[in-house]
Amino acid sequence: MNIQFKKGVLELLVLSILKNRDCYGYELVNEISKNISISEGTIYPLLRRLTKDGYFETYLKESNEGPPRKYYRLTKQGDSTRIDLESEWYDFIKKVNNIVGGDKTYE
Amino acid sequence: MNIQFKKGVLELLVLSILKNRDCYGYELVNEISKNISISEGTIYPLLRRLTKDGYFETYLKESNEGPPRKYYRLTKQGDSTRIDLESEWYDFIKKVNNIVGGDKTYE
DNA sequence: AAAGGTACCTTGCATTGCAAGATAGCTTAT
DNA sequence: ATAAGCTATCTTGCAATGCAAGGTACCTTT
Repeated sequence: MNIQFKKGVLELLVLSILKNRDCYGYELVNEISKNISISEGTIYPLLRRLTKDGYFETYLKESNEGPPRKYYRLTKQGDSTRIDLESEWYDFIKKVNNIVGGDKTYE
Repeated sequence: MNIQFKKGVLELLVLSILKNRDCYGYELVNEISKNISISEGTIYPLLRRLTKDGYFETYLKESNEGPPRKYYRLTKQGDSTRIDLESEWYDFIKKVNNIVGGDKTYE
């Protein structure tokens, strides 16, 4: 898995998942890792940063399977950023694929 | 333009363009910038690194419009890396879009 | 009591893109 | 001729992000 590709995209992934339901950090690691490898050392600082930026609200919830879980809920501001980032992402891959996928301009 | 999205992808873009024809650095900046903003401070170190890694051979050619141009020609090894990187890229965006674009798993 | 899964966290590092600046050739306008 | 502006190369130091490696603590099973 190319690490560099993930730069910035993991933020979009977290926002996208939290759009549908609240999650706790460890859960996000596991969910995302089904598709794209990610480590805890990445996700926790990321969640902290985005919370500080006002994209999430958090709450604790007890668990029978270990220590309490810290859930993240998307704020309006977070969803607004998600929308922007998603459209930037689609725009970006379109432009990349123009060049990579045999845009005749480059032949 | 989200800077982070570009990380690692610019390498693929350069390899993709040079697959079709030899280019000099300044030319690559202009070509890529038609789609994706990129600066000289990015491209020259990148070309140096990829040359050092054996992906390019270089040659100088005089120009009527300024100083001599340093052309980059893709090597076999460079093309092999390009193929790998391209398939990694398509695989990556597929997985990202699964999550971003309403994979019902996350609802 | 030891092992292993769950769940949180931090520190220091590697990588990559950019802004800002330097150098130099060539052309055009003043 | 000289100043401005485009062409073309390059370097330095910085910012951002993901990761490896480590720590803490809860709970269950052996």
